[in-house]
Amino acid sequence: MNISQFELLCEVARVKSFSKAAKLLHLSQPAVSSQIHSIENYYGAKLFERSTSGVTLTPIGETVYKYAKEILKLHDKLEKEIDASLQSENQKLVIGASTTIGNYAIPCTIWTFKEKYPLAQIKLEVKNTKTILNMLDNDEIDLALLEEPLPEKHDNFKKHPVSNDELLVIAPPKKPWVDKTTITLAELKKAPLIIREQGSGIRCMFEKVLSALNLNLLTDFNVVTEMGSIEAIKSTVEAGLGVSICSSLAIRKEIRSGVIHPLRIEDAEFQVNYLIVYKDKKNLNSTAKRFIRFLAGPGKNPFC
Amino acid sequence: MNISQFELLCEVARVKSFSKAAKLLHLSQPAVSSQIHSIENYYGAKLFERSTSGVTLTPIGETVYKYAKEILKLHDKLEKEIDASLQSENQKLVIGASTTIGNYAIPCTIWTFKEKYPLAQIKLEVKNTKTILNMLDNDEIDLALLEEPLPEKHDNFKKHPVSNDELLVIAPPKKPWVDKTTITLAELKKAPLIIREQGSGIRCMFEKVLSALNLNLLTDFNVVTEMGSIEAIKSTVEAGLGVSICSSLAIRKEIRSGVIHPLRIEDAEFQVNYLIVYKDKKNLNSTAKRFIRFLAGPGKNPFC
DNA sequence: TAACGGTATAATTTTTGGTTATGGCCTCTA
DNA sequence: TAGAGGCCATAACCAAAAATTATACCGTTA
Repeated sequence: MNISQFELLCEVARVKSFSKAAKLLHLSQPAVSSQIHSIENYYGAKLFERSTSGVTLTPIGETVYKYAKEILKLHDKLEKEIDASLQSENQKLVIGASTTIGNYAIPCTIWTFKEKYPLAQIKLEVKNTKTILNMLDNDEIDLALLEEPLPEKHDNFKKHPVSNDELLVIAPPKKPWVDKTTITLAELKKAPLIIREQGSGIRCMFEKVLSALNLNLLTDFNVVTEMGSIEAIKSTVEAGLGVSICSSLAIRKEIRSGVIHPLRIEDAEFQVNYLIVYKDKKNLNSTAKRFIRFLAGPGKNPFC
Repeated sequence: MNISQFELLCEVARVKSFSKAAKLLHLSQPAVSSQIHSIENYYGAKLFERSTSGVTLTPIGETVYKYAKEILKLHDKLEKEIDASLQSENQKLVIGASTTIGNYAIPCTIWTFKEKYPLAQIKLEVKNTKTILNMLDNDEIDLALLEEPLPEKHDNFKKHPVSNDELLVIAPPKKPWVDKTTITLAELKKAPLIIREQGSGIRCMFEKVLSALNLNLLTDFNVVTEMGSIEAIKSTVEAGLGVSICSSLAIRKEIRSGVIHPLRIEDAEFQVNYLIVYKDKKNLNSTAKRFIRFLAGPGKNPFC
């Protein structure tokens, strides 16, 4: 039995479903299924009653759940205590993140992390993907949070998936766009398109998907401007001067307030995978290691 | 982190040595070393100060040790509670053991097990190795405790090493023997030898070692009798009527009281490995699974 | 009865944890 | 102070565990 199995069990017990827990833990459903089986085998007792409408704890399952929560609580306390001991030796962590992640996802994650480890000292660098990779290479940052695919091969870097999101077309809430919720690539080709600069993770990812469809961003599309900032692009789109693409994370507020109209692309998969990237686990300080575990280790998804 | 890592850490902290802990846990020293390393990496902190005269806990190590003990205590309580819930459904365990193990090793092990799981219902069958294997095949017993090598191939059985011991020559505490502590095979060949019956694990193991040296028990040795019981053999040896071989476990009392004189064989390795053998883990009840874990699972050696 | 939501199973790959063999370092002893 | 012995670290290798994808199965529900 290990700590992550206790975490898994608690998550399953909480949401009463293997597949839901799998999603929340960034695992496949069979992984959860087999973990539960192996826990049941370990204790020699059935812990969940399976049915088509989810799963429920058996009486023994309830007992294990109760203790699992207690053990996890204890372990949490242990980690906090270690953290407190280590902070006396000045363990700073410098994280680099791409624009999208750095501006829209990570602030909340760091907040959650600091809630758990109040003494952690974290500095955040937000630059475009390429710059961040250079900084990682030059040891200016400890960890990088970027989107897949990385623009170049970096065999000396370790990568670990952390979360994922969908790329959307964003348009002004006006005439041709406002009454649809999806768009085809053919329509997008004709629209005035604003894109991020070369070196941006989102642009790299977009070009990759296009090239798989034998399309070229600059020749097949009607690119009207390149801009170096998501906020600038959003303002331009809001002003009705064109459409663009960006991660759904980055436009949550604008969608709620209705100033930007999002559209899904019908005929292509625009899934973005977010990665945590680092050079060598051994040379990282404990705050860094804990941060990796916090969001990449099996269990947990603190991208909020 | 998993429960057995906490156990390992506690054992290392207790005995203040990687290699001693390794022996106690039936592991190799590098295994302990690498586990400790991975725990240190997990928490991002050094837990032990290494020196040539053993290891000592660092302050953070002390903290982890304290919590590890608490977590283990909690987990123990959990297992006892599960046990209590399960006993209501009548979980009997029938263990079969070879003569040596059944008479001299297992009683104490069962006692230790019952101390931990007071509600466990265990029945012990003591027969010779061959008979026990038949009983296992016929589902008359759930688990078997035998010595390696098994007399025949049993591909449908799972085996797991549990402990080990040394085969000794036993002689009366008299003239030719009493002033030596070792014996050569050449001397043994000439001595009047009493052996166990065909089908005995000890005899099988002895013959196996001999055949590796191109020797045959019945033609190369002076076998004066075969006997079906260790106690009978011991009495015969005490009476001065010959020498025999048996596991050191079986003659602890006689050695202490001086009625039997043990001799190590100089020119051969007579190591006995004890195994736990079972058919299929899936069909075992929880008491059986827990018993396997109790003595075969990484960590623990309750053969006393 | 077909489609759907949810778990189980199978085949495969990756990761982890174990083993043996070996090396380096400190201490104790002659 | 050289050498032996004890102890931990490292390397190469192997087996077991745990992940993934693909697919089967099985009740509900439309």
